[in-house]
Amino acid sequence: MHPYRTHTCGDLRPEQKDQTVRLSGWVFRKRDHGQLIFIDLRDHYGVTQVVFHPDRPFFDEVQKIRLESVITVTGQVAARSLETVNPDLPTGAVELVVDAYEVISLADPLPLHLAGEDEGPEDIRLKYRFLDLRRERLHRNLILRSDIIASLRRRMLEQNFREFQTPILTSSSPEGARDYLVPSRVHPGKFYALPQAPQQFKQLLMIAGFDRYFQIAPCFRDEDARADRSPGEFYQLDIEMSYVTQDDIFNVVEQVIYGVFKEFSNWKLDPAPFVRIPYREAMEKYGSDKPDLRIPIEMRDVSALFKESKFNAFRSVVEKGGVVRAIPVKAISDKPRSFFDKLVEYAQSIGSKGLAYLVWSEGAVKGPIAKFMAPDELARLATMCGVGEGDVIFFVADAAKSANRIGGDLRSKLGRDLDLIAKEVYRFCWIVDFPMFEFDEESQAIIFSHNPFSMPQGGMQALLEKDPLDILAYQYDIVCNGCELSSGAIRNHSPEIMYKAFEMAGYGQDEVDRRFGAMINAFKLGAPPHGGLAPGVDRMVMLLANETNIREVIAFPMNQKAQDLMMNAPATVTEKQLRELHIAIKLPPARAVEPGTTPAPAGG
RNA sequence: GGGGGCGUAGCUCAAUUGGUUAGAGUCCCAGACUGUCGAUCUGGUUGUUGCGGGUUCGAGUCCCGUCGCUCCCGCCA
Repeated sequence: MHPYRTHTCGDLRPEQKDQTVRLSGWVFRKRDHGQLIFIDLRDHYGVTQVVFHPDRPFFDEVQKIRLESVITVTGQVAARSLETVNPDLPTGAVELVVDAYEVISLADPLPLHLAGEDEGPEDIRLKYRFLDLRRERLHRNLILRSDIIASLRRRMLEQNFREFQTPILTSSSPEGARDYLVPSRVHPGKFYALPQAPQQFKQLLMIAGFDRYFQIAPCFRDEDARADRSPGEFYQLDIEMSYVTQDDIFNVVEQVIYGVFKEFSNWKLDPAPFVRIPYREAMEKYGSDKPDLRIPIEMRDVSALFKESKFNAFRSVVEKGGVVRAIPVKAISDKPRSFFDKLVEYAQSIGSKGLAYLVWSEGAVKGPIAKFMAPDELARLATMCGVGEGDVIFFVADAAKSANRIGGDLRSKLGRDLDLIAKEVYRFCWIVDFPMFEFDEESQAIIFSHNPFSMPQGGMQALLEKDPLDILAYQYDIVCNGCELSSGAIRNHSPEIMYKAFEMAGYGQDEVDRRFGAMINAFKLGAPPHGGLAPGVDRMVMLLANETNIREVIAFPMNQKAQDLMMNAPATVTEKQLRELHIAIKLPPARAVEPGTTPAPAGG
């Protein structure tokens, strides 16, 4: 007999009745009746009830065994009597009556509860991640992750993509996020950088003629975390294709994404092709370039109407170049005054100067600004926003950027608070036609608004003839339920257009050569038109696992401050290591006052 | 770097307008119990209320500072 097991804890059924079998696993739950002990034995595959009778020599030992200890038990499979069958367990029709018992590994009292719903504090969960991962939910999430990645690989290979590995130790990229740096022992004072993404390598693979590339690629960025953004490192399904248009890329990606979401979820799903929303329209309607289409609220631009109105507060905003956005919401006119007051307060807390609203109620239009509005203006608003009896319109007036941000935030909040978010559905869209450049208020200069390697729509002619701020790029995002899955672009494969685009963003030719030499050189030696994108694997798994925090789908995540509390990273290293790397540490000034050193006040 | 929330037993949480000895469940320890499946029952241990200071006759509660975790803004080509 195998020393550890003949079956797993998920295997046994009435068919194995009377067989002698062996199981190994963790003591999940224990029910001690004094003259009879039940243990729910758990492994990766399931849970099986094992029964201990008091005539066995190890009975006292079993009474003392602590939860999560690892044991091996051998005995006969018995069918449970009808009243004692547990319908909640797949193995619930049988139990194992133990004749031989061996303790493999004793567990100390646990720092976390594993049975039950309580999760415990985040730092303890992370420090004891291997325990946390024993829980069913996390265990299931990581299995799902593995299955999703296998499916992604299969779907990519089926579409004639090949998987490539690209360097992890590479050079620091001049644009974008902060790099993680790795000092070179052989080259004093020089550093490798971990790749923020394999962007340049995948383009070079296209230039090398491989036509269709993908990689489940690790990416490293030294930026702060969010609930949907793991600090330090994450994975992308990195994709690049040659001789393609934007539509070709959408087509491929829609098949893969739709297929994977269909395979791993029974939620409703937008069919391909996914709706395409120009960036400017998304900002106007949803106040976001990653709109959550599950929320049935669309903003309207009503600047023109208020420009002519008698309502000074809004008219002056529009006259100064600002905008007025209307947020129509159906059937909430009966909400109490406090609802509106709280929303106004919330709007102010996120930086709005105020929050006006109109209420269509009992055949009249009410609300703080109703008295400033002419009847025909109210009628036109109702038509433009599609509102009627019982509906409400909120208004945000501000500079376009702020109005979009505040309006978008309010739209989401209204969706959440009013429970308007469609349930059990994945809503996808492409955001297309991102601007190539934007005006940076801080530096008072034109900068790339996204990836500098994107092809401007209209090519060289557009760069030469159009207002830079009106030039669009073949740059797109794919968004699901308000979560940005991926950015991508048709790349700029022409050195001339590239130099010109960089020039417009304030970079000279020599600077481009210095920073992107490998790419430019490659473009000068025969480059196919190409493009791609890179959906975030962690985010896809997060959506499919229906988790709101990305840590729940990563085996060993770092905390918000990019520390691994289990492995104690980052950590100091030895003097010897530093010497070999030619590194001297220069710490920031220590914090001023130690606790307890403050002079006590005199008297008493 | 900035803003919000949280911090009470190993874990989950309670503690009235500031009021006397900070409680409950769970875990742990001891005992009882032959059909449970979150077993049950009896008893017991467990606290620098994150830390430091202040106000007060009196602080878990109020104030200031600080630390930790988290969410958000900045940031993420």
